[in-house]
Amino acid sequence: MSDESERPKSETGDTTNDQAPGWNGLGTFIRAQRELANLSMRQLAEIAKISNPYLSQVERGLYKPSADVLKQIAGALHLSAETMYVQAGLLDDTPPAEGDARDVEAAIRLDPRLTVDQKDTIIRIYRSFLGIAP
Amino acid sequence: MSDESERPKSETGDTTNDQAPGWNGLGTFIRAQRELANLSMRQLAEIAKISNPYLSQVERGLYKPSADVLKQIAGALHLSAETMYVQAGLLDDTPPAEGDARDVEAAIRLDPRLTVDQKDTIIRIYRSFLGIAP
DNA sequence: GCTCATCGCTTGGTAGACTTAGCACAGAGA
DNA sequence: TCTCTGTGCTAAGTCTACCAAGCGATGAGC
Repeated sequence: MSDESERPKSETGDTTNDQAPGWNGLGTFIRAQRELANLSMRQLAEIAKISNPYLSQVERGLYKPSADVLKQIAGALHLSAETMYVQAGLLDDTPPAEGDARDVEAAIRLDPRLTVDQKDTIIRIYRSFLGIAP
Repeated sequence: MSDESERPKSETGDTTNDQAPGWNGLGTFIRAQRELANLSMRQLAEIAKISNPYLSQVERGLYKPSADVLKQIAGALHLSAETMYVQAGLLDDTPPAEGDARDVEAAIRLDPRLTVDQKDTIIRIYRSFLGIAP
């Protein structure tokens, strides 16, 4: 596990330093989603039909996965391919114009498994993080 | 050498050189769009910042371009990246598919105004409400 | 103590995405 | 005629996305 070092090590040569903005967060995003789903690397790799060492490299930002691999990882994490592509910088933004932050609140409101109070609580926390007055 | 370079590929669906499912039409699509825009291979390759021989291979279905290249070609042809991804089989042509509860987490993750820690916090609360162990 | 299982990661290697150089053919002047 | 210039394609090479095998660390059970 180790700490949350931004720079792990591996200053070997150089290879691809920084290719695209927003793709450095892709590995972090995948790892976060994987841990939120309580999946080990091997489990996720098995479901996504990729090798676990490669998943390790991807999560640490050493390699840029192809769209096909991104699609499989997205499916294994129950995310849409669009979500993954946006994270990878392959798609710009989501089509819905009225989207923005409304999407978070709308998604919360639409979740049938939450009670109204729970929805209010989450949205209140969300707005407080954004600095929006309730 | 035998002059085998017939302009229009036999659109008769001849599957002799069928390589991957769903994307023997990608090269044909790109070539059609290029000729529709009155661009030569070198011109399009120049705009899309790829080499012209590679564009030739792509148009004839010999190689599968990466999503990054697809995005650049789409931009050079004044098409949306989604259109190209759909043609390449990387996306389904049904972008909006909301309604799943997991979209809450995706929406939170995609909000650019939240820090990673804030996203983790909200998602943990959300998941705790759903009765899912951290 | 000693296994055994599982975790993430490193190593070495292969295939294909992609490039730079060059070929063959066709049309437009001189 | 013979050069140009432009078209698309071939050949040979480089780079990297991706895989199989194996390593060190950690925790549970004997």
